Amino acid sequence: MSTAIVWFRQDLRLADNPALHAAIEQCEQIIPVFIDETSGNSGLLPSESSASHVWLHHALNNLQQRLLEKGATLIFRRGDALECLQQLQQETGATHLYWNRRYDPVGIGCDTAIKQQLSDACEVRSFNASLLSEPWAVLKKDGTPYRVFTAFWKMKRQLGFPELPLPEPASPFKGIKQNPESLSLDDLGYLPQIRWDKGMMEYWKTGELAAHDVLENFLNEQVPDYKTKRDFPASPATSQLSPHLHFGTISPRQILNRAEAFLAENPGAETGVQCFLSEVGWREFAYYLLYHFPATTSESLDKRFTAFPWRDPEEYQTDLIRWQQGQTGFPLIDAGMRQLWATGWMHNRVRMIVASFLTKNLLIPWQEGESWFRDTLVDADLASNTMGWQWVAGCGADAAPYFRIFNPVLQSEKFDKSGEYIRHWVPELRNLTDKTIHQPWTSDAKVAYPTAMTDLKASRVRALERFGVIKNATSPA
DNA sequence: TGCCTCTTTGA
DNA sequence: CAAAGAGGC
Repeated sequence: MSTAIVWFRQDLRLADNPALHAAIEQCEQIIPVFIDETSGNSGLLPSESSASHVWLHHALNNLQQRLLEKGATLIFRRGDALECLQQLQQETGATHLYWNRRYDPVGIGCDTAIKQQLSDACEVRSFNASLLSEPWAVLKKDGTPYRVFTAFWKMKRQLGFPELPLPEPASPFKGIKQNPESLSLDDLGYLPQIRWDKGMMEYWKTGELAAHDVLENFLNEQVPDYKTKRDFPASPATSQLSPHLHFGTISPRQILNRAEAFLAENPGAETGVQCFLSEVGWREFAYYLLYHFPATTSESLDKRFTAFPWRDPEEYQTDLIRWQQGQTGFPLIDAGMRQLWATGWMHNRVRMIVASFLTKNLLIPWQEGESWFRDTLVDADLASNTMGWQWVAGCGADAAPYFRIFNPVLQSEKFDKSGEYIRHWVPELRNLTDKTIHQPWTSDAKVAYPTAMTDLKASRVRALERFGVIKNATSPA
């Protein structure tokens, strides 16, 4: 009797799940398992109070139900993954252990050790479920990894994405035997004790079927005008797929496949579809960079930045808190930070603007911003978050030049001209005029709203001066 | 996927 | 003197 343990991690779906698919094809019994590793190592997942754990809870709940409909019970365990899997294998006499790969340094180390330790007891195999192609498959002619997105994406597309998405497995699974011991989903404790999560989750639909609804709706309603409308934070023009991609309730292969089919039927959507797919490409690039430069989760890729004169923590602490709480006195920044707090998500252009403000106008290290985003985003993703923050700070791959400093007032006037986004998230400003709402200090109206926490002109000059310190330093490693 | 300053242009 | 372009950070 062959029995496969299928270890679910960030691939919480039934369709296009290569590990599950292979297990069903090759084995008579399937034991799906999810392990809460947060108490064991690792820094793999955000802290326990974070927004993305709430999302994870709901995604797991959905997966558990979907598996049950197929006749399989999802087993929950907690602790060190190696110990949990060793024990589960011994309890069940499993002959196979299958999972889909992860690409963060801690995860790779963990998985490598498990493969070594358990290979004597059973057949251990891993698969690619979360990238269009593997990070090690795309290299420059000299064998080193790309550091520039356009060259990377061009080569990656040129090499091709041979695999089509796999279908959902036929129901029911073969020969499920008596279930091993399991914690309940609630035991994992991903929901907070104080239930702040309910308001946030009103903004989201979780689960595999919902992810495909979100994609279909985006393709039909938004993608034709994606390139122009995606920059305006009041417009619902973005895909909203980021948390689904993070937890794998949809795969990039499924997205690519569906987007290409949509394009074939809607040739007019060419520009929008290509622009959207290049955003999927940026996600691939983020995972690629994380794989090839694992130290960048905590250190700047551009080594000149190790000497960058950020402000000291004791000096910037109160400024950091004002930024986190959306009390900077700059309406667009505060709107973004409050949207993040309320919904677990922030529009991408606003992410760039608040990040530029933190790292440049406030001279607070990008790691502080990355850490806050990791705690508060439902789509918190080590790869994308690391790349994004380093890109803005000017210390990463293909980074924005350091002198590219966003002016939150000008960006607000340009991308939220009517003030719709600001009025929604900073309601105390809603009665200001379309002109003064971007800079409340020019209005005569009395509103309870913070004074701008920094002089934009002076802090911009200060940032440019500090850049001079590292500009001529030794070239990047 | 930046912003500022200075200069030129044309009314 | 508004608008547009060039160049620098």
